[in-house]
Amino acid sequence: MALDKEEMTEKVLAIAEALLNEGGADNLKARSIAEQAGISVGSVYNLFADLDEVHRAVNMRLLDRLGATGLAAMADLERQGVTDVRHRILAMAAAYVRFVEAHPGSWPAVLAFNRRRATRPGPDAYDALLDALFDIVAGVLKAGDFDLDDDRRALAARTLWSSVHGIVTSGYVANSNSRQAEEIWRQVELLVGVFVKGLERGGAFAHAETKSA
Amino acid sequence: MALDKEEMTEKVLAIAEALLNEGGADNLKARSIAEQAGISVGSVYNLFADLDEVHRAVNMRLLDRLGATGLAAMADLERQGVTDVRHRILAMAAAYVRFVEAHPGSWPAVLAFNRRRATRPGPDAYDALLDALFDIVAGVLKAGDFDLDDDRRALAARTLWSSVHGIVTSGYVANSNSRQAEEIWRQVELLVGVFVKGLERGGAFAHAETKSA
DNA sequence: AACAGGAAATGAACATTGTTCAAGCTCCAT
DNA sequence: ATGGAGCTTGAACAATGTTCATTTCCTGTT
Repeated sequence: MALDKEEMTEKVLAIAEALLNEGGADNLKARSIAEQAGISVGSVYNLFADLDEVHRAVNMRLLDRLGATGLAAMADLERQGVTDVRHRILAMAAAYVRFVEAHPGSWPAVLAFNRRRATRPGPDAYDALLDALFDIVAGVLKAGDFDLDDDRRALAARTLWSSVHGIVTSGYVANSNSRQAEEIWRQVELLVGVFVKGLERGGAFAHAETKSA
Repeated sequence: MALDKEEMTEKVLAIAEALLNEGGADNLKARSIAEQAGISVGSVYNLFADLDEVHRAVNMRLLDRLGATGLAAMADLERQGVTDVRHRILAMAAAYVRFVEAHPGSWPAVLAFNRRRATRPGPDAYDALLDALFDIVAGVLKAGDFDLDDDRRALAARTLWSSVHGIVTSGYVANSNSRQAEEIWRQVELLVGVFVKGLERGGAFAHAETKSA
């Protein structure tokens, strides 16, 4: 009746995610995991090389879920026949905001971890998951009647999503009271509105072309 | 000849900043500080309640310097007679980008620390310093011929700056090779261009007014 | 059924860290 | 000179990540 190795890995990840969500990265302790999973400290190190690997695995799952959530939100709008670019981007942003709200402890940990990774070389699965998010946004932009080639659309998607990301993460440094949530949403609406208008006019790239350093 | 208490505090902060910049938050160790400062571990705890306070103090200094850098950049343009809003915002963004580049280790630590603080209650000096940055941006926007009341201008300033922040921090997860730097700058240029155009048209707030949740 | 071999689990042990605090020390006003 | 307030010290403690020799458990073989 003992759990499979794979099942135990799942159990450990679920526990780790809960620990991260409750107390952030500092709360992910080998002994806490072992105790809650009913195994010994050493066994945790049999499943994962170190706690970093546990943290990474939890983050991967979160990013995966976030991507799925975004795709689901897009599919919903598709089914409803909503094609307006502004609406669709706002829906993506809303999905993102909801996701961050739903993971108040672990989402900061995802970001901090991602940043800490900076010294390491080369891209990895982490980047692939983030790129997937950018691709969804780029797909939405493609549906608009903007005059953009693939490169510019990709750039616009990354710019837009990094901006949304900045708004959400800057906003959620404080407690998630409704004032904060309302402020974040107002900023997102302004950003998206301005962005869509700017792209529609077609002149957004005019300066960038002539002034790049 | 022994150092003043204040001088020693300065020395400790300088050492702490160097440690943070070299190895991030994990590299800020009481024993490292003590050793490099030529004092005992206990003495560090006489100057600061704990390492968090050291970290906070370092961050304050960094935010202070960032604000001063931004103001200096604005003063430069003023002296040159540059009034174009787009140029001035780009200059602010450039100052921000340069600052982050100059503190590759400690800037992430500032952000992570700021985020970790999330559970605590109420605002503090930290928020005041961040607000000061927003105010500079709002000041620049005020010079534009946008049709904005104070509230909307403040909202626009926060939105714009959070977006720049998101672009810069998303971009600098990787090593600071020139590809990364170039990408960041293209995104910033696109964002600022789109933003200014969007505000100029005056319609950016039309949707936000009617659709707020 | 008995046994051998290997895989997995164990938890004691080690190294590193933040933090505390009793004991000593310094130095200045009296 | 001396009293004492404050400073400094570094040993000691607790919490933690990580390792590894030992034990336990299972599985296939005879």
